[in-house]
Amino acid sequence: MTRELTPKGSATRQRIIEGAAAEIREHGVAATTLDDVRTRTGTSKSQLFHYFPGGREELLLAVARYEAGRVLSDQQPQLSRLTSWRAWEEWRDVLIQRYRRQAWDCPLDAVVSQLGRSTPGAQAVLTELLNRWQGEIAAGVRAMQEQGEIDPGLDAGQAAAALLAGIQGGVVIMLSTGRLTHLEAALDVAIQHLRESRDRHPADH
Amino acid sequence: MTRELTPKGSATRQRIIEGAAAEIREHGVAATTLDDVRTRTGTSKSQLFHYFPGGREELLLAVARYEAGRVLSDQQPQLSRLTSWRAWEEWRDVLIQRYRRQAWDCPLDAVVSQLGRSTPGAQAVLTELLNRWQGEIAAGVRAMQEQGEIDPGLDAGQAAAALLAGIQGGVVIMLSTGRLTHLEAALDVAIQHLRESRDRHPADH
DNA sequence: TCTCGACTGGACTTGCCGGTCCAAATTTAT
DNA sequence: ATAAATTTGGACCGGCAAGTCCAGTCGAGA
Repeated sequence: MTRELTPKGSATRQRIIEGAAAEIREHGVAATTLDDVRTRTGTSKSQLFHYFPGGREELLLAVARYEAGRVLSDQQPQLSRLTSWRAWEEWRDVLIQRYRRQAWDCPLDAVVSQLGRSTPGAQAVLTELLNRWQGEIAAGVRAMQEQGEIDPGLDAGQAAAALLAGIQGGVVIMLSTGRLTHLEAALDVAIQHLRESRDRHPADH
Repeated sequence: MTRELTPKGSATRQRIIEGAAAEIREHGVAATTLDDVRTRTGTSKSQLFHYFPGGREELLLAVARYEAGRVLSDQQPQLSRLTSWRAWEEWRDVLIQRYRRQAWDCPLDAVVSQLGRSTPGAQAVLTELLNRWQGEIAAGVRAMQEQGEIDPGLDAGQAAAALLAGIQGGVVIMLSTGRLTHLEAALDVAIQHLRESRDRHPADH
């Protein structure tokens, strides 16, 4: 089961994954055939099945993993350092800029709407991604609470869940309508809500 | 071009649309073949192409329209009467209950993630749906502003956009992870934000 | 009752796509 | 050097699904 790959082999394998990911981002999972991937990556049928014995399904799972990784790394280093309002704003801007420049090239959508539905394996990858992401946001909320910048009575997990849902929905809406307004609104309203929580409950405990 | 349908004919046509919609909700667009629809609705190939000369694509568009209608009607009458906090809470509960009971049977996901991407026509249907939906929410916000229950300085359009994004993302996350928490969090946080806006800016103008 | 057009049934065609197979080339290890 | 293993090329197969076609049925109006 433990296939041994030479450097050349694993390079080819990686090339296939990245080519497939790009193809899927551009045309969607359903419209992406193995021949498309083959042509794009300059490989042959046998190579695809050599590196992914499980065929199309195994390749899609690998792509899901790859794209899930990109979703988070695209937001770094801002995402893991949400320890000041300035950092929050920068993170917000990173997200917005990312989609303003290249709305089409969206690993998040690829993994959520396209791949996440297909197999239990991909679903697990997606769940793991969401958990990690939400955890990072919640950590940022707690960091601000410790600094007294956010109402300590606020539920960090719930706030993070709501924010994540807003981002998710904003991206989905953007991909359907081409408008960034919902993503911006979701981020701005959520962050504003966090900032103002202190004013509502100034010194609760 | 103007086909004339007898009552029997239009009944068959409607049966096909509803059967296709159900099939798509259960198995997804990609996995739904015309033969599946045929079997489920007890029709023949020629009937499908008789009522939908454009073939699969035209059928999918009709399904998108049908499902888009359901998304809004499922939230009525609460959605169009958001004129008290009690009404807002009831609307929230309608949404949550809807998905708690039948998460799988989700016209919203069908139209957004499954159909909305396929053709420009379906995309237009989806955009129209989102506009209408957001408009209803915004109207509710303004109604509350007029009653002095929400800070009049708050941007109703932005608040509605953020809320819509949250719902959208909450549903998408639910369909991937099976957990309702994000949808609940998005709704609760957003409504709480609206309720507390008055406390932050008690008598601004 | 007759006729015309709407409606229905299902066989058939066509093309595509995932997957298999085998043989050749290339690399690695001894 | 040479054997073993990895990597590569591409022809081929089988099935499936969209779409076509034509023959037959049904129903309403003259």
